[in-house]
Amino acid sequence: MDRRQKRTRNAILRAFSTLLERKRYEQISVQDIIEKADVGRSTFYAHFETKDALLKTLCDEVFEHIFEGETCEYPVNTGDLSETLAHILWHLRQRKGDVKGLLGSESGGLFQQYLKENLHVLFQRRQEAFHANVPEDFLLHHLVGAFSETVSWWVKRDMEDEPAKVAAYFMEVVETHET
Amino acid sequence: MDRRQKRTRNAILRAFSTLLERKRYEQISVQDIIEKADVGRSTFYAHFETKDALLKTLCDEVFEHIFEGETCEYPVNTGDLSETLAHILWHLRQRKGDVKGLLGSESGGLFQQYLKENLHVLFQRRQEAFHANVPEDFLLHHLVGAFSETVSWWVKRDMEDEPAKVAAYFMEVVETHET
DNA sequence: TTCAATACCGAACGCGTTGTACGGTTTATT
DNA sequence: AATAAACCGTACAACGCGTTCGGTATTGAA
Repeated sequence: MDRRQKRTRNAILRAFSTLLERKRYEQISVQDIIEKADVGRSTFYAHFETKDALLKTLCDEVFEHIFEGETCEYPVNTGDLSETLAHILWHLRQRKGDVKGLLGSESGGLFQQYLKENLHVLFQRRQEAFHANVPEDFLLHHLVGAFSETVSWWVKRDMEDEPAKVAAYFMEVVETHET
Repeated sequence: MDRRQKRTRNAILRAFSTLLERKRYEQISVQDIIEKADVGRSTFYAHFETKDALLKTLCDEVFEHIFEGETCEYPVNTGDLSETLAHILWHLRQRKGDVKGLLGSESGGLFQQYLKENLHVLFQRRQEAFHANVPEDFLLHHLVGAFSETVSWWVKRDMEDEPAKVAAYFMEVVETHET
């Protein structure tokens, strides 16, 4: 791939990420991005079909390292759900700048949607660990939603608390009782 | 108040509500609304400062009858939380058209935000009913978020299930154990 | 080094949306 | 009947998105 392409693509992503630390997604115009990235307008659109596509790309980039978890020090499939969740939180904090801008955005919808999609498959695998007298899809929806809410609570508190502790809070409040 | 004002104001609200049954909030333009309501553009802005103000007005109208609950058959302050929640769900179903368009909207954010604000005070009063080894504000945030998610799950299923049953699901999954 | 390919530039444009301005018309109220 | 106000609708300014296109600069390969 052309060296220029990488350079430009990266400049755009970084500019977007930087802007995200101060402004919410909706408040950021393409103009803002290309000015920050020092890139021509048409060039932007040569790289990303639309502004939302750029957002999706950034989200993918963030989640890629989190949910694949191949190239990271944390053991993912220990079977310990709490640890896995702490791991996810830890990764999110690495990207604090992005995550805050994305989640805080008035339509934090897109980011949250992607987050939930990923959480969905995670909890689907672990669902047997929970028992409750409710429909399966309700339970799954609840777990996903509850963790997503946990993240947003944490972000609102500037991600100060330790991931492990936050994960523990979640487990505490979500643990179901046998019937 | 002038009869015309009520007429116009109502026409706008109803047009908005009707459009909301088919389109998401962001997809509805002021043009759509005034055409449906048969109202001049400037008239629209004479009644509502902005499009978002219209949304807020509709939300307020929806929530007013739900959380005040003075003029309704259901007893609200029985102390039975489950029944109170079922009552809320019942009211939401009355406004199914609005709620679906509002909640489904890509940035269902605004509606959800208003919903959460109201739930916040509700759960704040009942918080003693729950015990968990977590910070108070985390628990509160969790309860509010979980019920909001319950609503969105329900809406996704077209609000078929009975309110009482949905409320029971929520209680089942949220009930905490003493420590 | 040469040269063709291609990435980049940036201005101009079309389109849609929001919210404002304003002069003229209709309706309510007294 | 007359005054006040609500309404009409067109035109307008401002902004954002995404496209087009002719020209420039860089790259990678021959």
